[in-house]
Amino acid sequence: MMDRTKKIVLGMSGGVDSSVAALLLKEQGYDVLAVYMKNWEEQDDEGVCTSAADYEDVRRVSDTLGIPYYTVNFAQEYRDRVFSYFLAEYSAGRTPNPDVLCNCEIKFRAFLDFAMGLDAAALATGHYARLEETGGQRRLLRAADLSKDQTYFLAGLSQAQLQKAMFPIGALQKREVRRLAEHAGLVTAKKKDSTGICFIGERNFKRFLMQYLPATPGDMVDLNGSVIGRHDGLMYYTLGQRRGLGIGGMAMGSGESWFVIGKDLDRNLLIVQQGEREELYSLGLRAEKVSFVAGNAPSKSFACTAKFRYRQTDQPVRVTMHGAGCTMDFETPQRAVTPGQWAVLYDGDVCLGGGPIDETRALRPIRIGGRTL
RNA sequence: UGGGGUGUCGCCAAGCGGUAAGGCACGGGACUUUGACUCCCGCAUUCGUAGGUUCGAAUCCUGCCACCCCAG
Repeated sequence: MMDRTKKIVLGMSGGVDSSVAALLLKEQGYDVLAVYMKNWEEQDDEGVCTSAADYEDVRRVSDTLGIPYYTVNFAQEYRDRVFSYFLAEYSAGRTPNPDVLCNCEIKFRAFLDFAMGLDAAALATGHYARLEETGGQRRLLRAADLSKDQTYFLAGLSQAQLQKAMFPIGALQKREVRRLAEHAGLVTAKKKDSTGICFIGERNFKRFLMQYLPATPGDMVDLNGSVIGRHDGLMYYTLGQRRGLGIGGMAMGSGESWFVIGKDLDRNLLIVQQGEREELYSLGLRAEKVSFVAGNAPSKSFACTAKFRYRQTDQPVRVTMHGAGCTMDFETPQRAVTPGQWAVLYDGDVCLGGGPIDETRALRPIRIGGRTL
């Protein structure tokens, strides 16, 4: 058992979840130190600095609970370890998931180091996930509230990182979290959940990217190579995307919506298709780097379930290891599996780990102008 | 300047004398610690234009304009 008089550093965002995490830790008798991370220096689209308001909420909740609070700034680390990767991936035509990396590199690395430097026994966060101890090993389990489960974003964490982690609200339902916050008189009780890239927040995504990546407009073409329209730059679109293409009805069309089914970086072409057809689906994928929470793969080849994006229902897959990477074969074809996104593996409620998708095996390969994409 | 055809929301498209379907696009919202997907709501007092017939027209008649096709 952990000594409850010991110090716990809690990452507080100014939202309900971390507020209630603070409440629970405090009630359990821990010596809680609330720390607000400011990892992004700019204002949002409306020119509002939301971090000031969030920090104010951290202050009020901390005061209500009678715990000390501080702020740390990892903006430099965030830019170097997360945002630069984020931009590089988009430039390469992929669609990265910065929040998975943020957990690995910022919250549970830079911030964890900071907490350990303060002699904390553990670093707690308001994530919806559970930890289980089995023979000195820690397992990462889905949250009790499956609709809020955030293990997808935590799948890249190592055993060493999880050994120092605590997720106080992981066993609660979201509604219970709100109820506890309300009963404790926490100002964040009814605060709307925040979304968007963590630390950057909700943005007009295309406009945001345009500030960092130069636009290189080009043609949008269909499977026949016919020009259907113009795109503003390949990095502003992702596989399976519908909105923002601006393609309306056409005399010869089926009346269905158009979707992005591929990118040809060499020729700067965005491949689009009307309706959800086989070209949008894949049978498997390859990931060059996969990490496992346990430290290594359960075996050379194993069956489990996987998610290829947050909040997707688990899909049965067969994983075959190849060195540090693996291939996954899907039981049923999957829609818009996208390079850059993470494939996260589960064995029942246990999150095994995962890695960024590098390549997919198409159900029906796309050929444009004699070239296979 | 002979003949024929067509002009309805940004695009496609119903309507054929009784008071403007639908789809796509777009906008807004919901959902959501990535990007997407999805879902919900909104979106032509007006039918190329000017007159006429009629209780009443986008629908009938006439002129004009535009575009397309066939002949020249």
